[in-house]
Amino acid sequence: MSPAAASSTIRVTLPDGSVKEFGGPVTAYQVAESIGSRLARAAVGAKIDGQLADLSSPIERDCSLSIVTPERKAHGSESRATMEPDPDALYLLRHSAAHVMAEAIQRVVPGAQLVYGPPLETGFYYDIRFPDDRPLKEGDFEAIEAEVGKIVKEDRRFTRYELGVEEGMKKLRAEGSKYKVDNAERAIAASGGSETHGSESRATVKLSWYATGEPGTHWEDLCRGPHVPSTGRIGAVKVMSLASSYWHGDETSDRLTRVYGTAFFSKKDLDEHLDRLEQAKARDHRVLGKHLRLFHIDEMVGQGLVLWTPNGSVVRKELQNFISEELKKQGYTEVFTPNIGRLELFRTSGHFPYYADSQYPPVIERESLAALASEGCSCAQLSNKLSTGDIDGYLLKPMNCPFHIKIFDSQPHSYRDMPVRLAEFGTVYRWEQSGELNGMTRVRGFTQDDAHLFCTPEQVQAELLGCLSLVKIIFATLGMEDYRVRVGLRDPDSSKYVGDPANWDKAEEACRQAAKTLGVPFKEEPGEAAFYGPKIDFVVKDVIGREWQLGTVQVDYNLPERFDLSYIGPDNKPHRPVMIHRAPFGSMERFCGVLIEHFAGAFPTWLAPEQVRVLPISEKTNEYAARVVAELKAAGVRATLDDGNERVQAKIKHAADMKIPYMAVVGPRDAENGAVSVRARGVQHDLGAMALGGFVAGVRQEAAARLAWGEPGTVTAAMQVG
RNA sequence: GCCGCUGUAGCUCAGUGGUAGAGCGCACCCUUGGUAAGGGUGAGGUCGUGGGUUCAAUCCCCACUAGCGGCUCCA
Repeated sequence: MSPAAASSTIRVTLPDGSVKEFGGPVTAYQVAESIGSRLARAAVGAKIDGQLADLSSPIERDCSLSIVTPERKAHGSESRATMEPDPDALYLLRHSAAHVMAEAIQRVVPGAQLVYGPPLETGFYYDIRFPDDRPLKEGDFEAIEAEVGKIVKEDRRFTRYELGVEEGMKKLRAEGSKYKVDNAERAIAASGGSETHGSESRATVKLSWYATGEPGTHWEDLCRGPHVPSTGRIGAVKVMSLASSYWHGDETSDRLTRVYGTAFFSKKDLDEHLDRLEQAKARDHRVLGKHLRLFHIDEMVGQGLVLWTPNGSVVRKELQNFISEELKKQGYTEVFTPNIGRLELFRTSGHFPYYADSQYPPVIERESLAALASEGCSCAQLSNKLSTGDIDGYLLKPMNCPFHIKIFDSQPHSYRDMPVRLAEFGTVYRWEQSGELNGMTRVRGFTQDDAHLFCTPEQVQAELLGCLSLVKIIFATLGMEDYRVRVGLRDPDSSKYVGDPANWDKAEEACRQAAKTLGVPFKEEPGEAAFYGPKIDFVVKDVIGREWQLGTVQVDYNLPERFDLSYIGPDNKPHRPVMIHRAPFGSMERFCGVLIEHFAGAFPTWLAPEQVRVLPISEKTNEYAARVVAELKAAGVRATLDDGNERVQAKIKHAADMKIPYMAVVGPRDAENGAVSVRARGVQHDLGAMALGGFVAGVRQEAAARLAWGEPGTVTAAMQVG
């Protein structure tokens, strides 16, 4: 169709495939009205040719259009009319709420300069530069929310207007906010024009503003949009928290205050959201770790250094046993190496001094230290001497690989011995920034379920697959399905990577191929590689949505080079092996932390620190209860006795609080029959009596088979069916 | 490291310019009770650390320290 012909009739295709014709330009709102007045009232925006837009957007040519309303039909339930929040609607809402919050903040703190305020998955934020003598405090939230309430109540229209580049930039410069000038420049650059290279496109590029009300009268902000029609559509806004951020994420640039908020169409939705956050907190591994006595971090021991208490140690040990069994099947051999090593080792590997900032400072020999002190050596000189090798010292190991390399290199290898697979639960230490530490998920000392595979170039692909299958076995056994796979490649613009680009290409291709055969979707991410090679990472989310890298598999052509490793090939000549680094759990600390949240502390029987608690009804059956416990223990079941001076009801409550899989209630009736009355975690009633021998065998088998909680074959499942 | 918030009994948390309180837990006593908290009594705190203001500081101010939420970083 020619543009000329299009000028009269406009055809709008709706989501159901029907077509509406209009005699001339219309707005999205008018289209909605033509469909139905209820729809028009509910509408908060439109999607025009897949692009989210204002309801007031003019439609001047044929297009497809859908009206965005707060709720939409839930996926996969064609027949029933269940509704769920529409993500596009929430996007519009939160983007709009960010504007309203910013206006409110500027009322509360005059002189606050706005920088950038995008919507997020669960809310929005606005980066703001506050006057140095008037930082924003949490105590200001109430006043801000009150102002937000007023603006919402006034129900002012979001009014868009556009200016050409010249005029727009003039306006922004006159207003004197370098942040908004910068935003505009970026917007212009992104849309093809640029201030410095004036071009044809630049003349057509427009900058847009949104006034909350009348331009010139009411508050306004440079913004691409789109927004909901008016502030009255914003149901409930809450200012959530404050954080510091950097302009453009650059730590040498201006420090800004990031104000987080969230918004929903109704107060009820907001309350539900806050409720969900509250529930998430209850399964936070730091909360559960304390409550279930799984681990302890002590100020006197040091930041980020985890003390594994007896309960947590059981979980860890079971996981280690599990993986050790898998390693045996896959032909690994286990090794042990020390926690420190000479600087020379890490100079060769490249970890020192390039990563000196993220390591604990070196340990220096007594004599060297005394000599340097008597010379009056400064810190800077000392640091210099350590890097150059003028003096030697030891480093708490940041990685296990150099040690495994020296084990490999301690004897000659033939291609016939390859691959050599060395595994170790190796503890490493890294100086993470204090603000980064987080429970067990980000720590300064942690144990990797590490292994290094030394193989021939031909073996790389097969070994990579072996590693990936190991990760899959682990995730499947633990029922962890909610993870994503990331192939970390090098960032072409960065200089932090070491080694030959040709080898990098080979390694990246090998990872890509291996990831493809994994059978799960993956994403390639440049810049996420290790400094020595590309990697395949398994990333999971914690209860509050933060992502953590767990399992990792990395290809490395670099370290074999640095350590001049070789094996003798079929041609009787030395060849360079390739290394694969892999840690399917990542680290025991992080993995257990994530696992605690995954299970909300309710571990499957094989992992549970306490598997069975025996609860005598009264003192009269204490003796029988003790025999039950002894029998369970003899069978290798982790069982305890609660012979406290309480009623069973209280004992049940306490056992449930500790999320113990099974309770064995025993009274005179059970004692007489040699039975136990079984109660399973999460089941609100007694499952009935069971012969003691059968119960012991059942729990033992359930644990030995590493069954998931309640799956066929467990005691719970058997008793509920029978 | 940066910004904000927080630090009071083993745990969760109230509270106050005149050296502290609850619930749970713990100890002891009564109770011997068949499936999600029986009753009583009691012990337990240099109010994160160090300075300052004050007649007087757990409370106000400053610094430090640790935790939390983010930012940056993450071999």
